[in-house]
Amino acid sequence: MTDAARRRTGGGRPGRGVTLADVARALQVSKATVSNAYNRPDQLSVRLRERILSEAAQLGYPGPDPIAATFSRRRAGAVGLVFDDPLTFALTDPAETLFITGLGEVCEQAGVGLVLIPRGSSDDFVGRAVVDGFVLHCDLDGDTRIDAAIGRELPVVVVDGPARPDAGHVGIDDRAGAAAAARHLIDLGHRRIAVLALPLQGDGRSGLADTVRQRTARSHVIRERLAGFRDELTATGIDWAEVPVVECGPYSREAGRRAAGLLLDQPNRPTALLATSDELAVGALRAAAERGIAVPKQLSVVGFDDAPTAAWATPALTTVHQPHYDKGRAAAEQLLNPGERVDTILPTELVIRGSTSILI
Amino acid sequence: MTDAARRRTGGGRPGRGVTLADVARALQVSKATVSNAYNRPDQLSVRLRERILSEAAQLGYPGPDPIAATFSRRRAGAVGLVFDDPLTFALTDPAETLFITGLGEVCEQAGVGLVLIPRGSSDDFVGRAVVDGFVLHCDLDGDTRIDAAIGRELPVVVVDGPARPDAGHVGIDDRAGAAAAARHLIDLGHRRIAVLALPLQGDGRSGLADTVRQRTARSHVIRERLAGFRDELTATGIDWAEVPVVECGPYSREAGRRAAGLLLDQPNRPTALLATSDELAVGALRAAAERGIAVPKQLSVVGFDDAPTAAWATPALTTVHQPHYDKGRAAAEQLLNPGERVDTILPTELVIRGSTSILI
DNA sequence: AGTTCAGACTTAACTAGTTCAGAACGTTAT
DNA sequence: ATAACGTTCTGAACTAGTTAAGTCTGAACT
Repeated sequence: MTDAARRRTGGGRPGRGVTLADVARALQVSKATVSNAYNRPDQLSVRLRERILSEAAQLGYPGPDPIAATFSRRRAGAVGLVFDDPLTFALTDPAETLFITGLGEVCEQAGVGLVLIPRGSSDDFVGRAVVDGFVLHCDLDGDTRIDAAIGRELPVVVVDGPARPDAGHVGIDDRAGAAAAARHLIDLGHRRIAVLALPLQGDGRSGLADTVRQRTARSHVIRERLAGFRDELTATGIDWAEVPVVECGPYSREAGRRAAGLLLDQPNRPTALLATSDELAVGALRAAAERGIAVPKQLSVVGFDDAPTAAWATPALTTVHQPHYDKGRAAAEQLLNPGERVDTILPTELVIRGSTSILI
Repeated sequence: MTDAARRRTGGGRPGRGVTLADVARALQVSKATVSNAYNRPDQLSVRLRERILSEAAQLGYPGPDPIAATFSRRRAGAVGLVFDDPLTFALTDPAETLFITGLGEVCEQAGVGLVLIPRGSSDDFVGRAVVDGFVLHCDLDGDTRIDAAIGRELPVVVVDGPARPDAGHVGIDDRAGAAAAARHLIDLGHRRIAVLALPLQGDGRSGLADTVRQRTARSHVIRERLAGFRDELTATGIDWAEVPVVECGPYSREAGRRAAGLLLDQPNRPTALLATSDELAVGALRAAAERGIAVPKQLSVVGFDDAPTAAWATPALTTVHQPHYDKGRAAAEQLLNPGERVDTILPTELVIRGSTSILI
C-alpha cells in the first residue's frame, strides 16, 4: 500500500492528511510547481496545472493548508479587534456594531479576516492571536492590552482611547461634542440638569459618582465628555459639584432606564438629562414614559453617538452625532495601509430632534 | 556587532526579528528549554526560567511567534464564523448580534478567538481561513461555502440552514413558529393578512413575491416560515395565492417600513401584518405611525425573533421568540466539543405583547 | 555499593508550505 | 549563426516554533 493510498482511505484520520508534497511526488513534479498551480497559475502551463489539480482531487488533497501557508508567508491575513468590554456587552451597543461594520467592510474589501479577540483574564489573547495588526477599541487608561499589542511589533491603531506616540489613533473630540450638547440645553433655558454616564472604570460600580471619582475615571472618553459638560455648565454659573452624575452599569439601555428612574423620582427632579450614550438616553426615555413625564415638554433628553436607534426612538432623540462607521473604516485603512502614524480626529455634530425643547 | 545586537537596534526592521533560537543561543540552552520557559514553566527550574525571560527582554524577544506556534501545534485557536450577508448587513440585525454574542461567549470561555470570515466574491476565504472549525450561519440552499468548509476536513456546524449529514446543525422549528404567529392573528379574527418577508434569494430583488418565487426561494428559513403561515391561513380557508407576500431588501427596518407603506396605502388595506423578522415589523410599526394608523387598534403586527428591540418598540411587539443567544452557545459548544454529530432544535414561543388585538 | 527515581535539560524530528535564483529549451530578432 | 529572450519548471533555502523520547545528575533508598 503506497503512502498516498493509505492516506486516501483515512479510516479514522490517524496519520496526517495528504500534503502538497504528496501531490508533487505522485506527479513527479516539484513542490514549487504544485504550489504555483494554486497560487500563481501564470507560472505553469495550463495542461500541467490541470493535471495537478485533478491528481490533487484524486488524492483528496484539500489545497494548501492555510496554517502552513500563513507560516511560510509570514502573513496572517487577518486583523485583531480588541474591545474594552467582553463581547457580551460590546455587541449590545448599536454604535459599537456600526463601528465593527465599518471596520469589517474595509477588511472585507482588502480580503483580510477580522478576529474578535477574547477578553480573557490576561493579555494572553493579544499575545497569541494570529493577526497582522490590531485595532484596539479601548478607552481605559493603563490598559495593558495596548502595551501587549504594541509589544508584538505589529501595526496598532487605538480607537477612542488616549493617543500614543507608538500607535495610530482614531477618535473624535469628545469634549467639544459633549460641550455642544450641554450648550444646547442651556440655550433652551435648562438649569436643573443631570448626567447619565457610562461606566467610569472597569470596576463594575454604578450609582452617583462624586467629583473625585469623576476625576479619577479610567475611561478616557467618559472623562472627556464629562469635562465638556462641566465646561459649559460651569461657564453658565452652574456649580458642577451640585450636578448629579449617575454612573450606569453595562447593558446600557436597562441601566439608563433605572438610573433615570432614580433621578426622576426625586422631589426636585431635573428638567433635562445629558447622557453619554444613546442607549442610556433611550433607557431614560422609557423611564420618563413609564412615569407619565412627557418628553420633551416636561423633560429634555440628549444622547451621544447618534446610533441608528436614536432616529427611531419616540420621540426621536436629540444627540451628538459621531461617525462610528467612518471611525471603523478609518481605523482599518490606517492599519492596512503602511506609512506614517497618523492621528485622525473625526467631526461630531449636534443633531437636534424631538427629545429636547425650551423650558417652560 | 553580534547578530543579536544588530537585531536589537533594528533601525528599520530590515532583517527578521529576534527568534526563540537567538535567545537559546545567547544563553547556551536548547530551543526546547526556551519554549518550555514560555509554555510549560514546570519543566525547568525557576532560576533558569528567570534567566531566560530576562535575557529575552534584554534582546527584545516578544515571545514565541503565534504564527509559528500555530503551525507547530497544528491548531489555530480560533473558529470561523460565516454569514449569509456581507458584514454590512449582518451586523445591523440585533438578532444576529445576539447570536454572535452567545457564540462569542463560549469561545471566550474556551479561550479561542472568533474570526469573522469576509464574504468576498468566492469561497476563497473559507478555504484560506486560519481556524479550527466553522460556524456557518448560512441559510441559502446550495451555498458553496458550506461545501468549502466541509472540504477543509474541519468540524463544521450549520446554523439555521438545512441540516446535512456531514455537519452539525443548530436550528429552530421555523414552520411551527410561524404557524403559531399566523394562528394568533386568525384567533383574533383577522382575515385580511399580508406578509413582510426577508429576502428569498441572494439576488437582491424585492417587491411582491408570487407563489412560484416563494416555492423556489433559496432561503431555507424564509421558505419554512412562509410555509408555516400558509399552513394556518389555508386551514382557515384563506386562499394563500391572494395573500400579498412582500419581499424586503437588506437593512430590514427601512425596507420593512417601505414595504408596509405600500401595503397600507392600498384601498383595501390589510388588518394585520405577519413579518418574518422583528426588524421588518418595527419598520412596519413606523410606517403605520406615519400614516396615523393606530397599532394595534387598526392594525395588528407580529414579528419574528424576539430581538431586544421587540420589547422596546412602541407598542411592544408581539413576536415569535427564538433563543438567538442559546443558538450561538449551542453552535459553539457543538463545535468545540468533540463527539458525534448532533442536531439541536431549539424551542420557539409566541410572545404576545401590545402590537396585536382583536379585529373590531 | 547498587538500584531506582525524579528533576532538569537536550536532541532531533517534525509541522507544510512559499519563494527566489537559476536551468533547460525552444523561439525570435539581429 | 548567434545572441537575447520568454516560458516552464526545479532545487534548495527558509519560515519559528513544539514535542516525544532520551540523557545526565544527584539524592534517596535498599
